Amino acid sequence: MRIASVIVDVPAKQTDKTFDYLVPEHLENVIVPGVRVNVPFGPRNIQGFVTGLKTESDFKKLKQIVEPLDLTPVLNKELLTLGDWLTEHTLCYKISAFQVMLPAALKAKYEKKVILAAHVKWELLQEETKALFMGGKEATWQEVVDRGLVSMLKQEAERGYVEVIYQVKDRVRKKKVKHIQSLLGRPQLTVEIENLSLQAKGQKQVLAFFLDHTGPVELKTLLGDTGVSQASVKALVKKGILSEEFMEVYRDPYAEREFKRQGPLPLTVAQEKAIMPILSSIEEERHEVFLLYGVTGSGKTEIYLQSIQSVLEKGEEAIVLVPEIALTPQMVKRFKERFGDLVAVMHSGLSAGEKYDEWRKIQRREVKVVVGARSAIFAPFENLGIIIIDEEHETSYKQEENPRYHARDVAIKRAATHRCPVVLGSATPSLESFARAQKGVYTLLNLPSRMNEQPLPSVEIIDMREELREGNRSMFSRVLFEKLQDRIEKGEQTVLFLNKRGHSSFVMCRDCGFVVNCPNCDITLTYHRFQELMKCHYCGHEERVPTICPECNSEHIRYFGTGTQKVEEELTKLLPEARVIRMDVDTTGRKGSHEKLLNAFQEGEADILLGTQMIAKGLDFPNITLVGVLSADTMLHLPDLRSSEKTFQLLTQVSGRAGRHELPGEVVIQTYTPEHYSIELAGTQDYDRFYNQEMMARKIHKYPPFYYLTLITVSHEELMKAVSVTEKITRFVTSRLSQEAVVLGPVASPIPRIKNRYRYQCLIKYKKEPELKTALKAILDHYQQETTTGSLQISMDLNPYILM
DNA sequence: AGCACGCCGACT
DNA sequence: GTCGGCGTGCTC
Repeated sequence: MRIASVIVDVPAKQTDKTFDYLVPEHLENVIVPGVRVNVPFGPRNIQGFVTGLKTESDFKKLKQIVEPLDLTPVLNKELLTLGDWLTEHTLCYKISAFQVMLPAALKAKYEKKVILAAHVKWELLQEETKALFMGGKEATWQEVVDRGLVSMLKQEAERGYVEVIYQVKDRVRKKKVKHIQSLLGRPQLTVEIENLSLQAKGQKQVLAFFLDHTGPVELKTLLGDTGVSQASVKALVKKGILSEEFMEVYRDPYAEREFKRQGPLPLTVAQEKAIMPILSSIEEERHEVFLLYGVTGSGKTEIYLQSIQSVLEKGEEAIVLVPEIALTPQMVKRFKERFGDLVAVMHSGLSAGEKYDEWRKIQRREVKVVVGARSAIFAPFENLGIIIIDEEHETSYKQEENPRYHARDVAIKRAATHRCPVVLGSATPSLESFARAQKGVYTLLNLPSRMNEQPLPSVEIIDMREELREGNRSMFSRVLFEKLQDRIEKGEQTVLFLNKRGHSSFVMCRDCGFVVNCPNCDITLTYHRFQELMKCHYCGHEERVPTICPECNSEHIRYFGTGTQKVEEELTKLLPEARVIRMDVDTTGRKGSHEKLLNAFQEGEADILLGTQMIAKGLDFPNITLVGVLSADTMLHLPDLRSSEKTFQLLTQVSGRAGRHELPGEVVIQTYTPEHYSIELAGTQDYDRFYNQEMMARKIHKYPPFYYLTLITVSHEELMKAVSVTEKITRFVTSRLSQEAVVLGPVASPIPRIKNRYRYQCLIKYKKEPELKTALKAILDHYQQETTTGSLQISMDLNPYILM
């Protein structure tokens, strides 16, 4: 008999290996590597992934696979291997690696139930049992627990009256919709129409409809098109003229929209020069990584589109990664216009079912291009011809939970297997990528100027300290305010940008300086205006806003800081005639509201668009001539090695929103530290100088791209335990690495406590340490017991982006 | 992760 | 003497 190796759905160190199962004979053709199976594991049934088949096992008493969950593998050979690679590179469990590659819908749901045994006599049951099963043959285990019947049911089970079962379920079903089809050909239909009685107008219309339509039609469409009621259709079905059946349909989030097809645009000389190496790499099936470095508006997207075109002509497929916040309808539109139905879109705005449908289109070879956020890098294509990562520098390509992978690394790995190019595009490349391009690891492609030869917008940097000195206490500098007024008069549009929602308000006592903190996490509570509440963004703790300072009893306690809401208030006060659209987490919470707000702005329904991060990307409206950055430096002071880089990128990005069309653009950046190089150089849009300066800083501090980083974070309920474990780890790591490595720690995390757990960390900087991974695994092994049963948690991030 | 097994204290 | 607490170790 055949034996299958299975990775089971239990994310734990002890189960992070394959388990062997017998393959029932009748399933031998279905059970192949990459299919999900339902297997018995201990007393319960769980999901697992078949990774291999064999004829012998070291184990004597093997159990049988209960059932397959797929008829075709959900992971192909390449993805199974990629899973191994992911596990090795991020130190995650194999099951986590597999699950991250699939839509969440394929993750199993488990249900523990009690069922009445067959042929059991109702009279024999205890009263409580009868009550439990009142109205059915089964009950959920939760119900049993709630009624306090656990031990009683155990007795019933021993007597053989009831049985405990474990069910494995998929999260979504394929969506099925009723379709109607004509069973007769056209000539017969014509006859039938004539045979119908004069009263049967509706039926006549339906049949007439089928004269011009062959094949099944969705019932809803049929009713809509003919305007008849369901009764008429039913009658025809009864007569045997039509037939009805349920057929699978895809939930298409873009179904409502029509995309006009658009052919390729002529390339400029610069674009032509940039695309040639990519095309030849595609042609020669050569793996190569390109860094496409071009300012905003220099036409990177057209290069992507034409590269993809040539990939499609070869019969191959393409993955395009776009940062989540840039995955706007505008962006999608460009791809759909060029490639129509060959495009699948994947982003977090879709429901689990919609994501699953998009994924199935890829799996079933119905699409050739996927445009999506980070996780789209795992799209199950078999003949990849190109991978494109737009806005390559975006930190959202790094997943901040297990498996902590970077989409760029996965892209390069996959492209190497498929022998195809990777194109990393950015106006402000990450230092890592640019350094690699300089070293010749990546091929640098330049797009030096904007396509329409529009000059970059003029940028003015305003020193807010100066404003304050001159008595301007408002959040708008005089320059910005004047320009704002000017735009409103002219009927032109302005985008006002506020860094991060995080910068939002906190509550502080103006007498003693007391700030309200979260009782569970060492972090300031954020003030939310909705319900006059203070909230913690880490643990969700909520409390009311104090009216008196708990420290000094002063009544002068109030909120501080500048959230978007507060800016909006001030705007309406200062410019009551201005129509403002606010975009932040509060106003874009609901699905589609993002798009609605942007559309309204595009239609000219507002003068000012006010928002956070999310408006920095992709906005490309002709009427925007002014961009204001209210506080450029809030991000600069975060404890983050990339804070300068991020500030520069963000400011450059935002500035690029102005004057992309005929009207020239202006940018006003307000800051308290105008002398900082990341702000100054963003003002002149001088990436090269910024790069050089920042590289120097990184070299001095031994940061990437000169050194690799690994961050180990240890957390425990008890402070001393967290410290002592981190201490031991630090010492162990130091002993196992070379002299060149720098091991920092133990130090408290920038957020020293989250959800009542103390957090300590150890940061390792190194250039080449072949022993590092072995050492890290040894640590995880050593603390395995304590991490599974105790309160101890150890997280490891190879190449962290957030050092918190 | 669950779950059973097993060894100790507080009760009918 | 039993119920139930959670420490320990296993799951093909």
